[in-house]
Amino acid sequence: MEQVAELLKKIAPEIVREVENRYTILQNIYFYQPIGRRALAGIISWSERPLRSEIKKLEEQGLVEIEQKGMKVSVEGEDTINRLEDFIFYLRGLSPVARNIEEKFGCRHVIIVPGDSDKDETIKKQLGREAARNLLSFLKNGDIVAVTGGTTMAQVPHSMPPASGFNEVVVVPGRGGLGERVELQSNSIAAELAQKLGAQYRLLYVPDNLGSEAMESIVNEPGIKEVIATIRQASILLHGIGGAEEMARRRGMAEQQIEEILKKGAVAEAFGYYFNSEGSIVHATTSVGLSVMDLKNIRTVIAIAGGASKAPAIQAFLRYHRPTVLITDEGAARRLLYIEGGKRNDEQKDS
Amino acid sequence: MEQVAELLKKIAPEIVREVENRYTILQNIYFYQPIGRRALAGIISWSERPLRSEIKKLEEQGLVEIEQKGMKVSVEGEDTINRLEDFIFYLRGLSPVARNIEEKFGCRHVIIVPGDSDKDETIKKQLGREAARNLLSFLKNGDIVAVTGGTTMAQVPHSMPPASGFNEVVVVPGRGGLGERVELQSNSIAAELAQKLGAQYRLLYVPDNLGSEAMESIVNEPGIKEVIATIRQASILLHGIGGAEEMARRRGMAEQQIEEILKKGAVAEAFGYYFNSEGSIVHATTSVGLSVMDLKNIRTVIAIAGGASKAPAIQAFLRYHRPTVLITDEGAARRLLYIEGGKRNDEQKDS
DNA sequence: ATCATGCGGGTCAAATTTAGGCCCATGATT
DNA sequence: AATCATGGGCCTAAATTTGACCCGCATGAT
Repeated sequence: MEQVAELLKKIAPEIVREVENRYTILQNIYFYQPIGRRALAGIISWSERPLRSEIKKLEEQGLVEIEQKGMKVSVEGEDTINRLEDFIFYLRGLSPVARNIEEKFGCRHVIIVPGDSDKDETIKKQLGREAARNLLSFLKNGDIVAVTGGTTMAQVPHSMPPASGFNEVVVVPGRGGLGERVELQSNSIAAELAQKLGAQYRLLYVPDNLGSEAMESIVNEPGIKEVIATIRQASILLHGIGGAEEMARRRGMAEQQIEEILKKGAVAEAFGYYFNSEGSIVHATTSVGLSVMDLKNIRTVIAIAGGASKAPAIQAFLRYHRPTVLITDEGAARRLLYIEGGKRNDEQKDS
Repeated sequence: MEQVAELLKKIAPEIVREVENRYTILQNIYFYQPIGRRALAGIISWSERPLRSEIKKLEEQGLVEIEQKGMKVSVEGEDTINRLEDFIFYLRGLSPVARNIEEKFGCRHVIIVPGDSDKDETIKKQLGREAARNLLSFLKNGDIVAVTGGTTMAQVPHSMPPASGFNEVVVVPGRGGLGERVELQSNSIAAELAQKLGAQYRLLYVPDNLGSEAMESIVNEPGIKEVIATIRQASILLHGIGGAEEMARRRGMAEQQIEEILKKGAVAEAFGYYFNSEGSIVHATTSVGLSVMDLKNIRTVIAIAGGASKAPAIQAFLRYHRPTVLITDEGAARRLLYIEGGKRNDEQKDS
């Protein structure tokens, strides 16, 4: 497949753009369906007329269905999206990018989704889908799965196909809830995921940043204690890598303190710990549940993060710990290599 | 690769034409190089201006080099042609066509080159190249290779890469020379091929259609006798399938007799025998060298024929004998299935 | 039930791209 | 020395694409 992609780039480079365009259109219709022409044009920043022409072709191919209430992707189109994703991976030359990251960070497996979450909302769904796929491939009955929160992680259960045979699996949040929107909290995600998997779940409602006395008393509650014990035994971790500032703000950290830890060079956060770009811990907050120290005891760690802006956080996290799988997107991957090597700079602006 | 082709046809069907066009252009430049714009436009029946635009793109991709004396294909372009051929095979859906022929005629291996020899001279070169490849893959030292004549067969030695280690191989013509242009005679082809392979060769200069007394006396000449004995021991046969009328005419058969055998339904000829479309012998001429009766004793038979017009001859031959490999082109293959099954009619006119 | 919104589709002129056709200087071949 | 085919330039016409509308109509909210 990679060779075919290279061949096409040589013989007809224009079609590469064409195929990518149609992929983006199809993907966005799928994400927002049913959606109208004008709305879609706004989302992907096209003008209406050309978009219309492209969609007409897609409709003629039976990939898109047009109704009064809007356009949607046909079942054939859905299948085409999936197959296209793999192909575009090679078309954009992401294969060498993935290998590069694997080498530089000693990662076993790097998965890159074409696109950039910062620019295209639908990419997060792709990341979630990849995460779901990977989780399924690693999951065995009896496993304890810990998940973290965030917008990307929230996509994972949505993309998880209903499964069965995982009655003995337990899904837990990695830590206590954050003060964020409920649907992005690890608790919600854990519950949703467990439901999709037909698995059990335990939730942990403990606010972060408690005083040590209050923390101690809550942690010693029998129910809470049991959940925490379960979390500590997690064998699979689905971890959404978070940026330092973003996470600090989400947790309601004082503006002054945020400034302080940023001055210390914090770029990434994980389980209440803040890391600088070297992967060293520069700040720690009180927290219950998993700790970064537990990472090395977890059999399978699936790290997820997308968007060029997340690259520094990814870099920091990878330097601290080598996950089993890194799932990211093109924007983050290219930026990551850029800030890491400085050498292989092949960023591309428009997509 | 086949799946990628199907995918591309779905998402961007226009690219099929585009890729095929550029392939044809590249192939024809390669065949006639160095050649000018206008001449090339005449050959492939394009108007000059669009051809110019396409070639400009090919040049920008570094596939074509333009000099004062004409255009030629770069080394990279040459490589691209080869890789494109395989890809276009799937792009045109020739994979199922080949399988179909294999099934219907019980052929072990069918190779189809995209294009139609009737319309495009360069296709014969492709056929020759495939024949050369196949011959090499079957050839072992000690083999006796018999070849027949014709325009397609004449391309085989030209496309044969210089080889060595075949000192013990002997190349012979399948039969005595025909009264045709010397470079298309089996004798010439056998000699050229032997030279390319670094092999030995024996030639046989005996006119066809001799009276029986004359024939007998010539055949008993010691030198001739030895060559004929060698031919009879051939282990590999490269056979260009011939149409009945064409071959009869090439041999200088009387116009009246030609009409007669055609009335008997003759559509194909091989080694002096004429077959109807059922594969039955309807006429036989005196001839020295191989006979159709010897076919079954030959280990490897590579049959070659291209062009939609050859389809009836191919059909007749395949019904008489199942060659090890059939090498043909798209035009012949599709027509063959059309006249055979009547069902799977997916002919296409323009290419 | 009514209304407003967003939908697909139609239309038409402007802008851009592509095609046609010709000439020209040049370098190779005869 | 002369002829020929070559690539490149150029300009006009044609075709296509783009931009900017408007319209009737379902649908969902009021």
